[in-house]
Amino acid sequence: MRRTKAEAKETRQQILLAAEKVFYEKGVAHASMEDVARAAGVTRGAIYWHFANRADLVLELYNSLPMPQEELIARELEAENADVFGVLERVGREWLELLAEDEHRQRILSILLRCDNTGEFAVISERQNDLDDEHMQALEAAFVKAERQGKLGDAWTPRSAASMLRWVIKGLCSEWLLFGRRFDIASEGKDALRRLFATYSTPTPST
Amino acid sequence: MRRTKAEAKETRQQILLAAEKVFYEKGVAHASMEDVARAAGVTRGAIYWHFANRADLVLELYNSLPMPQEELIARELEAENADVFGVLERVGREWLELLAEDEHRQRILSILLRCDNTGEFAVISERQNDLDDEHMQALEAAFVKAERQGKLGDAWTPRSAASMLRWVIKGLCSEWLLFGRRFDIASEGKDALRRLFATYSTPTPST
DNA sequence: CAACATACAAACAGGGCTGTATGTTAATTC
DNA sequence: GAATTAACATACAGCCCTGTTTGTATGTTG
Repeated sequence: MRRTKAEAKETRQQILLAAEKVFYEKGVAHASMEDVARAAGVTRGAIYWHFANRADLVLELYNSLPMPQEELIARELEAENADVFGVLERVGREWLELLAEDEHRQRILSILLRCDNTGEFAVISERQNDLDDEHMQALEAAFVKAERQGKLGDAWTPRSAASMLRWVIKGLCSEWLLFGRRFDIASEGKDALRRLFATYSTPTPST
Repeated sequence: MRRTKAEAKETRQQILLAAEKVFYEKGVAHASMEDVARAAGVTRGAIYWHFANRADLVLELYNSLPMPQEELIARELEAENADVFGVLERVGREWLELLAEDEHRQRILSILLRCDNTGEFAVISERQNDLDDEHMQALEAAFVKAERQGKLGDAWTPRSAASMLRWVIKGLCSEWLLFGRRFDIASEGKDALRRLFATYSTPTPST
């Protein structure tokens, strides 16, 4: 039964797709590996060949998501007089549009949002937190640059501005994903980002 | 071995305390009822007498949290020319201070944030979502009032303002709880709320 | 002070599910 | 083209844990 390398990659992909489907429908904790195997048209043997265990499978599910080109964005922000707010707002909008278009991303992020984060799954949360930390540092650096350019309202610090931006995006995504996607996240998000970035640049709050 | 009613209530409380401790340390999914029983100094029999199952135990843990007096707040907002922003900002601040002071609340909310939300635990999420919905409606109503008073900047809608407020508070709490409580949530929260409410009242974004 | 209900402890039943070890076949490799 | 090994299927070992049932002693009630 030995398959060719290409075929093996394909069954691996089938397993990932099946895991996405099954975990999304039944939840990571309540779906057995057998469930996933059946959905993928293989046996548990195949799964354990390609993945170490359930946590690893979920992690690879997460890793299967193509991430936005962060270096490209970083380079855009490097220019001395870059339009920081403009770039950040566009990047945020693009992220939301990416999520809105990609059902795999929606399902996988839903799975991650709903699943347990303790014990063997801690590695997954840690990975997410690491990425989060990186994003946060990059964001903060960007707002520092905006501050030096005199564009950041004096009510804000780079850190507070970065935090709020992330809270808004996270809140938007969580609400949308966990609540049955009952609104247009792309357009609502666009509005929210517009409002938020408008407040960043207001020179002094009129209070 | 029949205990008096008061004693029974006390063992119930002991079980809740033990569950809080054990679930917080090992995670809801990875702690057995036996673990909780041992920590409480009883047998599983006692737990199953007081609670239907694990999900019910977690739910009661959640219900054991005293919630802020919502009616009192609502009444405060009813006054024709109530200072909506002032009240909301204070309420938000008070909520964060309550969380900062109450370790039980911290642990229980951490447990809820980290635990699985599917299957038998869906009832818990639903309960949280129901409360969330109520809060959202109340918040939106409050911002509607502010809008009628002409106090809401014209970049905002009541809904968008309410959403952002909730995202900020949720983001703040999640980050603090899931990340080892590494900052002063009361003071950081106070600042964040101040900045946020300042932006609500800016008449027109200077863009 | 019966009679009944309560508050548990202790014993019971049983059940998928995980990880591994082994088997098998067909690609590769040399 | 023989040997090796990749890519699985199948079989195995093992287990902790959940929910329920039974037992029982003690409050509680009339």
